[in-house]
Amino acid sequence: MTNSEITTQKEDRLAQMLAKLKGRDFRLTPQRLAILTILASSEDHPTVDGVYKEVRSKFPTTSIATVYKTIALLKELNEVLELGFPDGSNRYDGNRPYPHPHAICIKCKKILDPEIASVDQLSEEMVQKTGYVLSFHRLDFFGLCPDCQKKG
Amino acid sequence: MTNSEITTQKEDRLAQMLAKLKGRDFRLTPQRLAILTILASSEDHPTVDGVYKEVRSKFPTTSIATVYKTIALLKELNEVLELGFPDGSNRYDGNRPYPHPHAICIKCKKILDPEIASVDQLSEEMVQKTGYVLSFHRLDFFGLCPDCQKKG
DNA sequence: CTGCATGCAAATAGTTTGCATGACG
DNA sequence: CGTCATGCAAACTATTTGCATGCAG
Repeated sequence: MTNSEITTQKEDRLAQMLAKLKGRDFRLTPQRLAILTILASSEDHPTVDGVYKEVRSKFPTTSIATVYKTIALLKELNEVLELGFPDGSNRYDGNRPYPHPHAICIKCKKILDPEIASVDQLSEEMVQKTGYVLSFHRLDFFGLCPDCQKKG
Repeated sequence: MTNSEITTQKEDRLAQMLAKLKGRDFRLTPQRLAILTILASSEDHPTVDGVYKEVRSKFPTTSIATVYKTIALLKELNEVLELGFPDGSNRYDGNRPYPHPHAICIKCKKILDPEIASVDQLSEEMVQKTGYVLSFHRLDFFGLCPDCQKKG
């Protein structure tokens, strides 16, 4: 994937988010636009606080409540994927808002989004065995990333 | 699996937990034994508060801090599996403390532990693509259980 | 006996809520 | 212009911590 293709993809994500907002008659404030832009383009699965700090650099009066409310809205619209962790260090992916596998470094917290052969067969097996009607899933692998392996 | 086999399995889990404690020279207090027993035998992936309430019925002075500390200890010993959720409604499995798939009902919160063909091949593919050294994973499917499907 | 475990209360962190003010459509 | 969004502070929840006392080994 070239750089310009990545840029295009991010612009597409932002456009899609904006379309969802408009479709439901939600208002587009400068703060919202800033938050959407950050989430649509970030590669690093930011935390709420990370998004907050970044928005603040453009709109210094923004409150963290607005960040929470906007992210909650995007969650409802299925335009952001929430990665919750037991210790409350939740992170967000606005780039790929659909369920997909992650490789998470337990030391530096880096998160990768590798393309993996589908988990659809696993889903199918789950349905067979449980009778559940499935709507989404979570598939995360935890370990040490190459950098942290070197550094001990 | 018969009832007596299930009972045996739970006793085995408790025995294993006790062995791990003894191996590391941790003390066995009545409160700890009660908490271990609850976690080793519960089928329903209890919350901290659920464990707390149950211990209290036997030892009314038990504090919730003790429950937290004991669960933290069992986590370190890999004798309990923690299932964290974004809203902080964390749940614990002392029955099967190793990573395994779950089917989670988004309405009634029931959690099943179906036996599923291994995810080892997926793990292998992750290693190939990311270079991570993996130590554990999380695989959960969310949807409606059969009961909640009927009730609308 | 000696030190780890307990229990209480206070502290902390993340998130949510109420409400007056502001601004998008 | 009416309504929804914002910003602030207070409230809330889950969890952690400090410390005096208790009890397992």
